[in-house]
Amino acid sequence: METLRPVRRTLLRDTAYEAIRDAIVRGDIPPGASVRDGELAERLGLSRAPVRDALSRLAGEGLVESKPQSYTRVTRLVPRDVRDAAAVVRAMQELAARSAVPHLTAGDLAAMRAANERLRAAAAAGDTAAALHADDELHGVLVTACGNRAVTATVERYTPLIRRLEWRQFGTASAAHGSAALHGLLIDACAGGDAEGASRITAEIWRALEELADEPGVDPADDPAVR
Amino acid sequence: METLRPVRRTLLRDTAYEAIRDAIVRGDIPPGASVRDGELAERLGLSRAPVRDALSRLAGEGLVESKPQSYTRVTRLVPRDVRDAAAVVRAMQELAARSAVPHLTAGDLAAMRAANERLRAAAAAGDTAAALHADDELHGVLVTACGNRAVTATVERYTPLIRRLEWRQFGTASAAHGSAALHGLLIDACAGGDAEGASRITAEIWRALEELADEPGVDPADDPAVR
DNA sequence: AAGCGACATCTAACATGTCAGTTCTATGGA
DNA sequence: TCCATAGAACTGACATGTTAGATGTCGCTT
Repeated sequence: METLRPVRRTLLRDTAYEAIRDAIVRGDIPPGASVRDGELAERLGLSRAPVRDALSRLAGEGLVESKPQSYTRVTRLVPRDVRDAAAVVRAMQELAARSAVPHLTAGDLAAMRAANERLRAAAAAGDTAAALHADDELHGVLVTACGNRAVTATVERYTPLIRRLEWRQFGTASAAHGSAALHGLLIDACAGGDAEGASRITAEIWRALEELADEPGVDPADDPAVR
Repeated sequence: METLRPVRRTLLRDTAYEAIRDAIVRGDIPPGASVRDGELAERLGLSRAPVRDALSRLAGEGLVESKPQSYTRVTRLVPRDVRDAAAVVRAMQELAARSAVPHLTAGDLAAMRAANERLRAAAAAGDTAAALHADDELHGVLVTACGNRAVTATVERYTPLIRRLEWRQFGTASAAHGSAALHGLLIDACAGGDAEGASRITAEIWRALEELADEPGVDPADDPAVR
């Protein structure tokens, strides 16, 4: 008899959250666009309650902003906000690397190598989605291994804001950030038990991202035709 | 004619959030107690909607936990969780100190000195509430000055979990953590423009807190009489 | 007596209705 | 033509009703 996993118990609000978040990160709902709970509810085929839950979560992550009683809309890509989020994520990744390295298993290292391989392949193929996903998985190994749920939650909270920028700059972004070489160094440091080194390399990887936010053309008033 | 500030426009969900959070931090609603949205709504004199908003925020901060369709209750004081939160807050405070110091104004420094004075006085008088408040204000100067809203949000998100522990240990906590001397050193470093030093001292202050979480007697099955 | 299953009861998730604050728009006056 | 203003229209905040899932209890079966 096969092993039985508990069935996935999904809440509508979580499903709605993921759907809306991904649409925003991918740019399907452009920066500045106004989002009405009623409209989204109808499009997703559910009621306003779970949609509002999802929107308030997104507001906490900086992907949407709302003024009481008047509007809720997708935030614009303000370089400063992205840089701020990246600084927080970087601090978390540093912390995770430092505290995870001493406890890494062989399986963890293998997972990191595999993810780096996928990252390299995806970058070569120009597959942005796959590249970002592989990158998430690579760093996710350390974040998970450090076992600090507050770190995990904080990383997950602010990563989408950054991914949205990378998604917009795809070509350049996945190339610049994807630098598999740096990730290779990171894995070596982890394998060698060098927590301090791993933390330093992690910082370097994410600092590049903070600079990405300052590149020209990031916020050319965004999409003026917001609809 | 006096300057007119906009009237505070308060949302019920925020009011509810603050009320419930403070009740939990102070221990008025003990760890492990179950909270029913309907009951809270009645006690606060409003409907379930804003209460549920508040509870979902509190769940994100680790002060309550809920299992779908069954219960929502105040989390127990698990040392590990507190330590995890403290590690995150520490990382944020370090980051804030490092990036705020170069931009501190004379007013900022004065505010820090004043807060430290209040902290010293409150600790001497054994006034836990005032001491924790002064401590918040002191560090809050740096957090605000660094201008990174993600940092601010993250600090505010995880501080209550820590405060709850301090509140429980009042005597010892405010004495151990209150150490006005360290805070004095921090202020000196800030005044001298020593960002690295300020960051290091900040780390030291918060590391003491992480250790506080490991002291014996923190989680003696908590309050077994939960009602 | 032990184990199983039907059922009663409870809670939170979701749906829907209402109300008030905000913003847009059209109109009239300077 | 521009601005002020009234009010219409819109939107989100809050209230309340409904439903599905969870848990505990009790009686039946063996």
